[in-house]
Amino acid sequence: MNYWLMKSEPDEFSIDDLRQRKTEPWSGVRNYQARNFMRAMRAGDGVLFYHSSCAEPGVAGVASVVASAYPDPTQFDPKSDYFDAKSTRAEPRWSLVDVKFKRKLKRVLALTELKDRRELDGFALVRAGNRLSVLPVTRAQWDFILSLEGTAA
DNA sequence: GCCAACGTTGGC
DNA sequence: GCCAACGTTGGC
Repeated sequence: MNYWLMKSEPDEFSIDDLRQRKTEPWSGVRNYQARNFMRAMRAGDGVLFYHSSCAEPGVAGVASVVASAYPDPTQFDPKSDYFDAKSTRAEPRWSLVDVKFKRKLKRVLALTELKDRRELDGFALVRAGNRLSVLPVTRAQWDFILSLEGTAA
């Protein structure tokens, strides 16, 4: 079992939206590195749900991967913002996984708080200039981050 | 709204 | 295959 972090702008799709929808296809990722991480995901993998580009960026919930990656249908839809004219059904360029709601954290674990923790030195999320929307998390990082939930901010 | 950090594109 | 220009991400 592996662990990941996935970013979403809460104005677009928040942890509360995921709770309502229960599962959601993670469409629209158009970055090769992020795509490759999704292709490496397997059913049951853990996901930290991260709120980005908002008042309080940080980890807001826990989700899990439903099944292995499959082609992102929005790449074939000319009406979609994510349409990719260079992608073919025979050789789809973009993949996605379905993500399932597990729980909302009791409080948002803020990026500023995560940056202060030496335990997370080297974690891609807290490195300067990180723009990846999907990134791997080690078991140790996963355990440490979730252990912060029960502490004061 | 600014800007740093990158990824992508396209001319050569 | 290089690299400048351009676009996007995302924190602040």
